Amino acid sequence: MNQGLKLSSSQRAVLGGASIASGLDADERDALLSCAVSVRYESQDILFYEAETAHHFYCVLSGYVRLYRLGADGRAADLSICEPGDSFGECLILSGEGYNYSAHAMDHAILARFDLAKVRELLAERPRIATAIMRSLSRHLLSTLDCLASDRMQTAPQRVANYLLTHSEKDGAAASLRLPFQKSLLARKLGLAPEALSRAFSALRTVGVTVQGRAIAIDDVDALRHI
Amino acid sequence: MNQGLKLSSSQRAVLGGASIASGLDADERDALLSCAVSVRYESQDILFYEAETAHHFYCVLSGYVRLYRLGADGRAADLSICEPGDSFGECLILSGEGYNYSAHAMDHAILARFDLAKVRELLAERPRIATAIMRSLSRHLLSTLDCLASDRMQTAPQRVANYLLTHSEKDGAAASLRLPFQKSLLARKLGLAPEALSRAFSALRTVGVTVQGRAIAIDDVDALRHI
DNA sequence: CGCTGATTTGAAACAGTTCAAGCCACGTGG
DNA sequence: CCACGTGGCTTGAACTGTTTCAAATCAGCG
Repeated sequence: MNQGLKLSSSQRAVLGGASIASGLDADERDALLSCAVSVRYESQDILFYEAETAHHFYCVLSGYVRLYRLGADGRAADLSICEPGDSFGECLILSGEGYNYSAHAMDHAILARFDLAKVRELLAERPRIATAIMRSLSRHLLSTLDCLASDRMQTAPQRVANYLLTHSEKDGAAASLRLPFQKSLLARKLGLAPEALSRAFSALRTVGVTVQGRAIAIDDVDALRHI
Repeated sequence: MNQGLKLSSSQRAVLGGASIASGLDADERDALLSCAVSVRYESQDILFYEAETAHHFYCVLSGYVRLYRLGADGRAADLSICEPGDSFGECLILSGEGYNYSAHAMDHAILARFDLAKVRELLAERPRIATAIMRSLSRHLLSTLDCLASDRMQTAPQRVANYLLTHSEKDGAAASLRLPFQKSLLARKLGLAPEALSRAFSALRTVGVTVQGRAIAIDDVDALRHI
């Protein structure tokens, strides 16, 4: 990881569009961004470990970050794969003891790193910023609930179908997409072993899903929806 | 369900201690509670269905409320069992379209029902109330993450052991507790079929867990921890 | 051309679900 | 006071979906 650098103007632009700053006016947004610096990690760097005392929360600018927990037996469960625009660790702004999960850069990743203490102070001065954070927390809560519901209700092919449907560009009855990361990472995101993802893809071949490397083509979106 | 009634002073006291009002001064708390009335449901009443337009969020005063989603095939997945003091639906204060799950009273249940629109207005006047809601959202997010992690990492006996350890009164090396609800409800909370819970209990008999109806005794807390 | 790491495939093992009985405790009515 | 139901819980057996481990294949790249 490098030292924290001042945010560039293009980075500020990305952050302005991220959910963490949504609903704020320019002034408030600037105040919030003044609590952040940009940091760069290399692939496989650990940002922090679970239970480590938390001083920052983050928003992904580029690359991907994996949030996970380690079980007693050393096995890991992924809680989320964060893409550009996603933030994590905001839930520590108030309660703030240690991190609730470990974080692991999956690529060369550039993040905005917010100083928790500064944001906490800012909240007292400019309480409207709390609404932006609420919005971001709400979004996280909903996506985590979605994840929980799909873990409890859907089979592997259904989860994959759902991912494809929500991430593909529609083109008439057909659709296509390009995975932004390795399949093994998608597998973890969906709560599957990589082998199970692979088998799910081959099960979906029968409803017209073609996979070639990271490129995926869907012949018939409606057929996929009825899985 | 009855009409909304004014909150009694004992109900106000319960709400004051709930996480939804934590960190507020008396004035702010009163303002927040002025958006709420108390409502009473009978066992098996539906509070609302998923996707229904949302006008309220809730905090449980007594009884239990099940939050769940229905899958395409009619099967249901429980997202949370709310106990007295728990709130749900706050994530709609900002984004607020429809509910993200259905809610179902499991007992005669009394809830505080908050008017979303009023709370939204209140937020503009008294933005510090947003921090209380943030706190509550953070707590929800964490407990949902815990749930997701345990679904992905732990076997049924481990989940049950974990529940017992976090909900029992310790008494030397031993401990005990009384389940606050039916076993079938605990099963759903843990993401298991009732049969699986039953089998998990019988597996835990070998490490000194004795179950008689709702009364559970743990001979050796440490042994249970190492499951 | 021959690595290296990612992905796929196969076979076996598991964990949990489902369905179908059986059991238990409790409350009702004879 | 005792059958008789009822609802909740437990148990068994078969089955499903997923993991695990091992081996084969493939893709990109020096």
